[in-house]
Amino acid sequence: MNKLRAIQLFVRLAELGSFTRVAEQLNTSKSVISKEVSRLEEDLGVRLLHRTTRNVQLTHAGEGYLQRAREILAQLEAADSFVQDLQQVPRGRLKINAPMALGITELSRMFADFMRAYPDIELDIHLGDEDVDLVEQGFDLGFRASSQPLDLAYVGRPLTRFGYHVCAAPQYLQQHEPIVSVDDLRSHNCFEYSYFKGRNVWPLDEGVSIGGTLRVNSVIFMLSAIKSGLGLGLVPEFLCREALASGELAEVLPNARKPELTLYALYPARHFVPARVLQCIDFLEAWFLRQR
Amino acid sequence: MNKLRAIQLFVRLAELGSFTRVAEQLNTSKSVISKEVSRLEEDLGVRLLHRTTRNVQLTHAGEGYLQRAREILAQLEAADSFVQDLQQVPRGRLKINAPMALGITELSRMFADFMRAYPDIELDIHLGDEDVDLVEQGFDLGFRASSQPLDLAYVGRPLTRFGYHVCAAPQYLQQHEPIVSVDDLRSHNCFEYSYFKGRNVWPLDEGVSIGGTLRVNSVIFMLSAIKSGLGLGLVPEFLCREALASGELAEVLPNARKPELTLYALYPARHFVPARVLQCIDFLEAWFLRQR
DNA sequence: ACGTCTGTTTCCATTTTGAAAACAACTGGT
DNA sequence: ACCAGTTGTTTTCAAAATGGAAACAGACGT
Repeated sequence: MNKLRAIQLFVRLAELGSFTRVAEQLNTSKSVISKEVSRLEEDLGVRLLHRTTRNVQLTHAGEGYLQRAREILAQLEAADSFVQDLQQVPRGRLKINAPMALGITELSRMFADFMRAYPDIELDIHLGDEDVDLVEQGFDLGFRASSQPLDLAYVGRPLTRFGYHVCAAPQYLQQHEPIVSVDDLRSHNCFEYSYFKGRNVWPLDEGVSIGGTLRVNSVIFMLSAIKSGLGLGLVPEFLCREALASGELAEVLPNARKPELTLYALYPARHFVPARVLQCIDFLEAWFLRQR
Repeated sequence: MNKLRAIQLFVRLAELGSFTRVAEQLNTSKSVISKEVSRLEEDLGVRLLHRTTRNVQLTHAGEGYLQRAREILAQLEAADSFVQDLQQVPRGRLKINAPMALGITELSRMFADFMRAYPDIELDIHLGDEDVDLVEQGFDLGFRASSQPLDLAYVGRPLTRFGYHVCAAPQYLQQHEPIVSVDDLRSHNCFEYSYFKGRNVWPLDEGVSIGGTLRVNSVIFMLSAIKSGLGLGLVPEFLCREALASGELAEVLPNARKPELTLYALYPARHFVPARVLQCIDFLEAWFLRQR
């Protein structure tokens, strides 16, 4: 017995109230309907319909089964559509949260590629470094850099790892005392990032308390200040990579031990994750892998 | 393809991660598993699993389908159990609301039979004539006598019909003026039932305003007062049948037009009605039919 | 490079299926 | 009261699908 088809036939039979009409509607013989429904009843060990020669009516068991069968069939159809839609070009809106600095640099290039690959997806990107609750604010996706695994209510996919560099403008280094050990930083103008969890302690080797004339909640702003030769900063690799390569900035204490962070893509651990979110994450993983 | 079995195999496969192990567990050959899952994928038009020679892993589509498939299978199982449990001896508790007078007479005999037939069902019977909200108070079943169809949020099954009689004790009739027309009632001591919707107008022929020295919210109480020869009452048939037959009471105005009420069994129109409620209603219908 | 373990495919006997026809049961009209 | 017309069930048998064994192909570990 094909139970699923038997159930479908039973539902149709309950709707049309006639074996003959079901057979006609499905272009098959009534013997098929009769046999299959009988087999279903046999399988259940329960009579679902009272048959007379004139009409077919549901038993109480049949009524209960009908309701449930309808729901099951609807869900099956939904499940089928789900996987089939996944094959389609995804469409719809993706609301995304990302740290400012990252969003301006790496992610802007990444999302440019993404938009080219999925022209039917609308992006709604919110850059900011404050802690936000993804679910509460209705975000489909968020980016977080962290050393430890992660929060709990979210699924996190590691995308890439990056380090930090202590950077300064060559001009600043010329005009100030040389920096050869971590402790030398104490007497320099070290900029502080407001949201940095260590506050005024930079995690170099065993850690060093720093101080300076700038405290700002934007690493981008800090970077311009550094480029202007005003002081030193602990800057994420992806932000200073270019400036270091071009000589616009110089690295200080390249051999000091510095933290490494992992960039995660986070999405709410909902019951059913929308197809376009899964597609997007696949794209993210592939993209960062390609960047290596 | 037997889609249902294919889905079951797919779920098992996702759990065990190996075609071979699924085949072993089900005492079948791996070719069956392979073929059936392939057919499912073909039917969906989607690849559910990545196969390598070393292991089997879900695609994203597969992950989504797996979640949904699990739910569907669980629901199917629940549906099957539902109809099968319906065949079993019902058990559990039934909370029932009924009018006081009816509960004391007809229903007490009915439920005695019911309890004998279904010894595993616990009855929690609340008799009272106040309007109660079945759902709010957690009743599985209620009884209402009414002339019109019914409320809306409930499913109602008509059980039986019954009429009313104007009754008095022979002693009362001897000691008072004879009653030959409906209007004669105006000068008699007519008892009033508090919950009666017509209040002090008895629905005899075109209706007649009555008055008397007793107004009570229990027809049983009223009946004893009538039996004591204190006055007249409009009494439901099922309450006075015995007393009329034995001569303890006499009927007045037997030919006046009186209302006929239908007794309904009501149950909340919930999504899924518990099996024992349906069983009970079946019993009710059969019982009242037998009483005819 | 080989052996071994994976999943897939092929082959064919077996089982299951399905349409048509015969059948049985009941209804409704006359 | 009967008969004709429908209804669902059963039978029949050819066609289709299924399932197990074995051959096959690919990937990993040694």
